Amino acid sequence: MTEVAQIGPAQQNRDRIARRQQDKFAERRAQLAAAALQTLAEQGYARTSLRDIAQNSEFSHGVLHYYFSDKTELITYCVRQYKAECVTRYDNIVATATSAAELRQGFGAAMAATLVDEATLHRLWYDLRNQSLFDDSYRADVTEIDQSLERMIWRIVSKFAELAEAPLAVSSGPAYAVFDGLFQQALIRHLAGQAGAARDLDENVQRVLDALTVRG
Amino acid sequence: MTEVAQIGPAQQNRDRIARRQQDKFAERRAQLAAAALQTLAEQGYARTSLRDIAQNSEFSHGVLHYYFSDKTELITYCVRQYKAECVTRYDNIVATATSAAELRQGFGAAMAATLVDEATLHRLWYDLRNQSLFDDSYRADVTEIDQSLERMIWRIVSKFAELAEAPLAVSSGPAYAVFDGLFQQALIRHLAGQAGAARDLDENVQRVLDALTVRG
DNA sequence: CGCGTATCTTGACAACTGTCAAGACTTTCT
DNA sequence: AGAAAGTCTTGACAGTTGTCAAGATACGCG
Repeated sequence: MTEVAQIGPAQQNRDRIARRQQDKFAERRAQLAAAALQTLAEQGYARTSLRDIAQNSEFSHGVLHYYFSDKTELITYCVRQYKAECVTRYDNIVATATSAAELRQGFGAAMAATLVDEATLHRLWYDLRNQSLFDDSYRADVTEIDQSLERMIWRIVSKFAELAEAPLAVSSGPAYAVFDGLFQQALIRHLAGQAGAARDLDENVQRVLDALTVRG
Repeated sequence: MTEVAQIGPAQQNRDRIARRQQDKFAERRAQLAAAALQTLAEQGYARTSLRDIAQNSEFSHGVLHYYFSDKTELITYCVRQYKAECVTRYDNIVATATSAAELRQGFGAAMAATLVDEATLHRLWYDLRNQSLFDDSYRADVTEIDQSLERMIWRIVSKFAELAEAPLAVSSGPAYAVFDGLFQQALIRHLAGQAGAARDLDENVQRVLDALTVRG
């Protein structure tokens, strides 16, 4: 049985304050996680300490253990925050495209733009995804993000096949794997300073998307 | 001017011994590097210390600095040793295949076999390749290996197109990226305990190889 | 105001890291 | 056999790491 109807104004007030404090708590967690994400993206998982992260925020290193029980919990929270920023970007391409060619071009351009705009963040993503192959702590969250990325790619690819009225040669899993491979290789070259990496990625993504739809 | 003709038996003897010692030195380096590779493949770059590596060999931790000046030099040497083991495997498939279908099946089977037989070693490879995106020390060696892998894949793919008498939709770089992506995704699933990962990889590799050749 | 709670800093801890030097042991040469 | 060079172990060092506790500071309440 609930006691919602029984609480008085004092209790309500206390709850309101508790909620405000919870919000502030959550807000600071997000703030610290943002500093952590930035530091991790710059230095990589292996070389980032909690003191490094705190130095990239406006707080001292002790505060991290006030908001996160553990280094693992902090990084897990970061990984989740990354997902929130990352996945939602591509869906409007699917929503607005009216032809296969338009969708194909939009997809290529979006991949190339992501490569340039968020190179270090994706470098971190691949770092953490690899880390999860050694350390069980991150595996669940990483897998969840990877699956949501797979679904995102699949929405694009299947929509493209629908617009092109051509069946696909592969299913969701390998489709994601293929474009992820293209992006990762482009990221390596882009970070190595290769000038045309984004342009090449754009072109290659469009070519492979075409190739994955069965013609004839 | 050389003095080859001038050296006497004593000098020759000294040289022979020096060479024998060099060989022993190189042999022990390889032995220690093997222990390092095993340890790194098990624990990952971030969690592997020199003492861990020494404990996986029959020596104490101090000897590592007798054979390697640096942790960086040790790992660089490991990366090179990995390359020697890895790249040469696929070429006999290209050499022996007489039809496109045979080559396609051989390629898929070889990828699947590699996935099962050397899962942890390739997990390490991806770890180190990512590390090179943060740490310049490894970049040159990693890039060299990546390029030699790309050439290896290209020998297979271009030979397939030749046998199938069909032009390819992509060039060397994206071809490697695509199959590398397929392998990496399969590796994640295989290491997560997913039973059919190798079989799926075999099938997907063959499908994508077909899709990359222009039909009609 | 004064009290209690929430937040944050400081300093410390034990463990671990890469590195190195001193010396013991082994092998090789004379 | 004795000397010399090569090989390996041990123990130590300075620095870093995650973690935590004690206390300082800020804040909201009666």
